[in-house]
Amino acid sequence: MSRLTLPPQATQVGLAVDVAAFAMHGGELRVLLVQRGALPHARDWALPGGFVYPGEELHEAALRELRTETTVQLEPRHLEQFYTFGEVNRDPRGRIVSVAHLAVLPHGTVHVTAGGHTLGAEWLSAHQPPALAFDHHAILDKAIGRLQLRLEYGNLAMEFLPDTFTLPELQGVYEAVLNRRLDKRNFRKRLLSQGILTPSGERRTGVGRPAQLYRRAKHARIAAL
Amino acid sequence: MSRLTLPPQATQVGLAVDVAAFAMHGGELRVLLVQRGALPHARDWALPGGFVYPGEELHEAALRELRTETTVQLEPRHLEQFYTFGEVNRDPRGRIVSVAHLAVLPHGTVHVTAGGHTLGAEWLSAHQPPALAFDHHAILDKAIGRLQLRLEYGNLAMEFLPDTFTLPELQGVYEAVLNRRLDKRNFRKRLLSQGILTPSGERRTGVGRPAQLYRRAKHARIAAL
DNA sequence: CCAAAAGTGTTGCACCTACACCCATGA
DNA sequence: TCATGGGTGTAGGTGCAACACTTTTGG
Repeated sequence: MSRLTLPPQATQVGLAVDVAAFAMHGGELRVLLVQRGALPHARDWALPGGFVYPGEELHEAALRELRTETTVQLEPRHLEQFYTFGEVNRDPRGRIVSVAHLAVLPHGTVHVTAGGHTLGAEWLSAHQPPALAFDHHAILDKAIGRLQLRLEYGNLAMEFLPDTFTLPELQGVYEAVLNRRLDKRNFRKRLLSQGILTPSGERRTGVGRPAQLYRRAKHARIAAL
Repeated sequence: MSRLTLPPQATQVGLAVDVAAFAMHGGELRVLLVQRGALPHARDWALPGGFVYPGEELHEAALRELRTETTVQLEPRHLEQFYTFGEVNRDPRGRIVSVAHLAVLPHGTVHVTAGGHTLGAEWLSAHQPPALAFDHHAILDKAIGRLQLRLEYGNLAMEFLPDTFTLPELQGVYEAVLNRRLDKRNFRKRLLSQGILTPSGERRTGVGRPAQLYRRAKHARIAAL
């Protein structure tokens, strides 16, 4: 295939990724936010993100930002591009187009510390976030919408939990993401009838009757769209 | 808000849009394709698309490409960004990121002629397209998937038809987009029970019993996602 | 034995599928 | 009157929502 050059009318823009990374903490859906260390919007909260390197794929950039802007060690269990924000004036520095990604991290990834050039990184409430820089509020909104879609039509909820988990824990994920209460009996019937859970041993909690532990069945894939 | 400049690490890439524009023709779902007039992929079929102008919004660029690469006069009834294709080597000219859009044009927009720098423009079968340039096959696939989603969970089908239409015509749209036959009685029950159709006068066709005409009800909006 | 959380069934309703015949019109 | 396409109803199955009590464990 011939090597050609970009035609003159090709608009050059800054290409960035932003990542809305979700995890459960304290029975609540949290999103990973960083406190910006540089202008514009210094000291404001923002989604982790930044410019894509030359020769770097979009999803690689998303992973890199997640690992350098914060100190998240674990791999995301799910990473998905969901929308591209390209409004002309969304960034005061010039035309910057951001391909927004949705990530889900398993339980146990709640310890983050500042990395890279950010002042801090924290898991904050996804449903009541603080004020955010740029158009990150719109990005977060759309990310939550996509996440809810993937819960109801995919099997994304298990990615929030460790390898083995109980049904009440799984229900807790659903309730936190959907932001409403669910009926215990109906929830169990629905999940168990899907055949995507395999029982293992028992588990004793501090208090109350012990719950059955499950792991995800061998099949059980996440819906495409 | 302070005016700042792009930081040095900002990768500059070519920003493009591609449009998968659909319409009904000959009882079949068609997609608008252009025959490229320039390298790379000269003479190959491709989705209409091109570079975004500086200061131009993404959806404006999509509309402009639709109107200059081809001679489509009517406004699309629906225009929606659905995915961004940014693989490093998707275009031999360099790093070009394309924000792909889905458009639906009403009946009556089937006359297209070449415009701009293309050799030709035609409505071709969306389900059996010819070989396409670049990664446009993947773009078309994803566009059809999104279109099917919008049919089943939104009310997008009416946008393919003139202001007034019959139920058999509407069913034809569903069948063409979903690429399978539907039961006439079940289809009517479902659509009429949604209350998104308003009857108007009768209509006589050349042959057979005349069909009732409908128009879209005042409410009846398209689902977000 | 008490507190706490896990676990369990039934019923009504809404929706979907499968399926075959009559009706209105123009030629 | 015939060919053509429009229009209609029922019955079975499936999935979802509502709803309250019993079981198992640790303290």
